[in-house]
Amino acid sequence: MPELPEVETVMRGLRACLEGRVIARAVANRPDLRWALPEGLARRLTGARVASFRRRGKYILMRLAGGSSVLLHLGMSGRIVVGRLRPNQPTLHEHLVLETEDGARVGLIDPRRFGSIDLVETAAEDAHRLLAGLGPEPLSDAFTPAVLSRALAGKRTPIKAALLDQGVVAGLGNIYVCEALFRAGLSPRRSSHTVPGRRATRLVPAIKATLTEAIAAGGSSLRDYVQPDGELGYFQHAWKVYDHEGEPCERCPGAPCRGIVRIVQSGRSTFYCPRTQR
DNA sequence: CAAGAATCCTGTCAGC
DNA sequence: TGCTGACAGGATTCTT
Repeated sequence: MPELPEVETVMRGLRACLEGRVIARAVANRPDLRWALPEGLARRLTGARVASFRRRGKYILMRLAGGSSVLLHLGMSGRIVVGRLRPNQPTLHEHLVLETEDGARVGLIDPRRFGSIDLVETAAEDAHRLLAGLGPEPLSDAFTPAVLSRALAGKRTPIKAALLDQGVVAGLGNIYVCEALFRAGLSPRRSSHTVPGRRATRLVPAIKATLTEAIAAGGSSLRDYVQPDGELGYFQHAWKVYDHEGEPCERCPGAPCRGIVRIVQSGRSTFYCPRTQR
């Protein structure tokens, strides 16, 4: 589920409850998620002080005082829950639990186990094999129309597929690609090589605005990013095209608009308005 | 070499 | 109600 805005919101929630704290207890409930967990993960976390957090694409990095960092990806179904579990609250699929000295409890739940956890030297974070190939951060100044244009030049794949490629830009997923293309008025079917130039100049601000608004929705609707049930990072979305097949598009009220359609591109659902997205 | 398909898992939901 | 199949927001690995 989580794309950049959700990962950002989860990271802020983790920061609120873990930064500066000492992990008194760590329990790994299975030896692997997508891949084997690092050797001795729970042991290495126990007693460590959490120094800081950062996000890179859809990855969360939790830096420990000793010079190593935990690299976390939530995959498709990863969630973080904080606080004491209610007596009947199921702990099924809770693969990792952290408890701090001051009583906070953080659990990682991931039924599908597409998520991953690794340890990496803090000084070499960006050289990790999972981070080395990532494209620019979409919300940074490094992500410009010129940079995107260069990444798309010569590509024959549909722009939808190119934006899902984490090497082109890091952090977009199926939902926010659909939303950003709608905002930019670009068809998801358009060949990538036709985007550089004027269209990239529209697309980059559309991506930034889409992500920024989603993050703001996450931060503003929660107190310290924690919901009553203890889950971090999920919030009411206001998607304009994603999962709105057959509904009228807000860009063409009263117009001869067939509404939002769903197509399949490289096996994934795409939603768009064929009249306003060209 | 680039692009699309298959794949890893489990949960949910529509349809019969 | 219960079963079955399709599908799900990711990203690597395999195949064409």
